Amino acid sequence: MTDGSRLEDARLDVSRHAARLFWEKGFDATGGDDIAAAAGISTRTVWRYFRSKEACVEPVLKVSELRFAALLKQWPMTESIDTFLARSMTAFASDDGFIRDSIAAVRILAILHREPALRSAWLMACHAAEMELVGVIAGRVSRASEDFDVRLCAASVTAAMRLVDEEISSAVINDGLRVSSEDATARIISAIRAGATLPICDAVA
Amino acid sequence: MTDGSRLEDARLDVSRHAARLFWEKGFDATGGDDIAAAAGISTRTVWRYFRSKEACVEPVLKVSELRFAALLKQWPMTESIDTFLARSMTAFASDDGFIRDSIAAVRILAILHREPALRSAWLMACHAAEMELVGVIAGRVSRASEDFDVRLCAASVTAAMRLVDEEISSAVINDGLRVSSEDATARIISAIRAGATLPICDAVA
DNA sequence: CTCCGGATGTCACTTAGTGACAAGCCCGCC
DNA sequence: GGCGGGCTTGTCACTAAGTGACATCCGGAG
Repeated sequence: MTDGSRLEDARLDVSRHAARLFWEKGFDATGGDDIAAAAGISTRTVWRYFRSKEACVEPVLKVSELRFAALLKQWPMTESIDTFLARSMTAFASDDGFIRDSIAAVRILAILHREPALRSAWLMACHAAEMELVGVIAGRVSRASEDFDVRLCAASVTAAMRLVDEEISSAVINDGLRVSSEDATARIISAIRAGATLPICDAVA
Repeated sequence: MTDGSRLEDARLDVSRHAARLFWEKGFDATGGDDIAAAAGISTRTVWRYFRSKEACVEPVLKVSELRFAALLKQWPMTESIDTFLARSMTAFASDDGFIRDSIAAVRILAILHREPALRSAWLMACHAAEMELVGVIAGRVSRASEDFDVRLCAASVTAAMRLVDEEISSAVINDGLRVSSEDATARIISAIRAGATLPICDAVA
């Protein structure tokens, strides 16, 4: 259940504080010193962990996508995406830490339109997720990870997830709508189906 | 034939110098002062034009993608992408300014793996292109620009073009391969066909 | 010609980000 | 337990990115 190395965990912890501060005070009004103080480390260590201020949010943005990618790695060849996610999403999405990180991520996505720097962090996180998905998809269609069509499918599916994430985040935060977990799952499934450019969504021989 | 406003043109000009310097000396070794000196403007104006050093290359990266999107806007409903690009790409790709900007862009893409900051600029440029494509695709399938499937198709097609661009750039610069204009066009067409999640590639009723 | 608004330069300033070194800490080894 | 070596962190002085304030310049409308 534990995610990455010790260093990654430390980074993620700092990232959570940064995300909260960016949400509460705005990106420009938050300094490296503020992040360091909130995380209980020295400013120097903040800059050791992250190459720039916007990169401070990458781990929180990545982690949800990456955890989802990790879930997809468990997706059996013999099962369609619908049945797989229907049975595994509930347990997955009710993990406590997962929910807290998701909320943090959703809040960042909702202010993307005001903060171009955060958008570039978000796109970098999506790019990392895309790289992970390549492996999943390669396995599912029994092709090499270098295969262009495999990479294209990973990119399209990632783009689909990105759009759903942005849309739901903006709806929930900016428009005050409420989105149930089932609804969100359904939209993700539908988007993945629409975005997949290779036959990965149904059971594979 | 002229592209944007006076301000955008000025930005693009500075951006060309920045791209050249990043290529020649590397991103870290190039300062805002260097860019300003090369472009013949004050450093202050560099920071008025761009919100960060990496954003200095966005215009050169954007312009090729955006010009291609503009070309696609001329794509008649009654024509398939193959015949349209077959007849219009040659003239399009032989424009002198276009070639110079393309070379600059290709060089940036080829060093993406070493320079994470430039990757984020590239992803931002792709995002801008994606926004443009939404309109093109909406027109082609007679649907609203807000339609989720339209936006998804734009995202997938953009992702396809991004992958082709990165692949060709790396092949040409890092591996020293030579890619003919016809070959490049063929790969773009094939990628767009593979990436399109709506029926936009063939003649539309 | 003259007035006006917007774009640019100058310069002092703040904040992001790095280099160098010292101190702390974990961990295997004796 | 004590000892040594690598890896991580803090401190502090520094460089470079990026901003605010104001003077100036330039091009267009009257």
